Amino acid sequence: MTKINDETLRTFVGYHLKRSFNVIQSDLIETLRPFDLRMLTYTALVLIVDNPGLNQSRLSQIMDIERPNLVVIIDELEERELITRERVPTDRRSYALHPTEAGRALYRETLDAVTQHEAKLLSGIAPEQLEQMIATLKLIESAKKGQA
Amino acid sequence: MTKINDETLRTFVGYHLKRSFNVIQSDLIETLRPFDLRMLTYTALVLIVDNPGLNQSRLSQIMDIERPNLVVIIDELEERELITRERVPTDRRSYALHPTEAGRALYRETLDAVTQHEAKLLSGIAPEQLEQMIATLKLIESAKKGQA
DNA sequence: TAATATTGTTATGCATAATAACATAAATCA
DNA sequence: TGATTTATGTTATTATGCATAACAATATTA
Repeated sequence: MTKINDETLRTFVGYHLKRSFNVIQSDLIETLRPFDLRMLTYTALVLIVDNPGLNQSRLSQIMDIERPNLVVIIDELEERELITRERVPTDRRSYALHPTEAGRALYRETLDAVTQHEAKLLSGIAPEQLEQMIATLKLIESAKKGQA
Repeated sequence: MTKINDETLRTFVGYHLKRSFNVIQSDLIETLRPFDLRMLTYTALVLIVDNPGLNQSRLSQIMDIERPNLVVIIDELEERELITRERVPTDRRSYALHPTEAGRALYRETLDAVTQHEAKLLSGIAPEQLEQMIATLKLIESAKKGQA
């Protein structure tokens, strides 16, 4: 079993980001499976619980996805009666998204599970080291359109 | 334009990883577009140039994708005459993957472009800070099956 | 009022990723 | 040796993530 050389790719920050994200993502998918939630439906649920009344346009912006892609996600959450779409009287184009009581309950359950799974996965890494990494990740995140 | 609260998601390392990776990935896609390469075809090309003679099974392992998904990638690289599939005499099930001269030339061109684009994107971040982040990312990457 | 912009939606396509099933070939084992 | 098991590459299929074009309904603006 010859060892593969990926030193060239290792010079790219993006390569490290992708590989480490894959690890966390796999863990997250497994964590969410018992709740029958995908990554994006989970993300949407959390944001709706934390920002009741927001509309799909705003939600797609914060989630960094296109509005058409959000529609099916919202459809699914609504069909499962985890959220509601309510017409906004002052702007009849948009829907205000609100969690149902079931949605809030699932939010609490999954938040616990996801928090614990990630903590376990990262238990070998010092919290200060993770904090420092997050600070750097925030810089990358804001590096898109801003600067020269 | 109300500000959205994503503090709950911000408690997850994975959320930060995904958002920052999105930024780098968008940049990479744009960088590779002129060369008519996607992320995965690019990754495969680099690994084949750096590891001439490896087979698809090994390549799919290092790339963390399933073998069936690699087939189309290799097909594309072969059709564009950037690599060759050669029967291995000692194991007639597998193919040894080798870059062509055109493949090596494209490798050099794209390596330059990708390196420069990433450097520019991350130019606002101190190199030591990036190094430290990469060290942490490596820990996450190896956190999958190994430990308790 | 007329032109323009926004919201949600449908349809469509591409890229990434996982699984099942298979033919061919190699390795194991009994 | 022959029978069983395993490995490699492949086809087919599906799910998921993500982007764009086009549109109806509604709001905004000029």
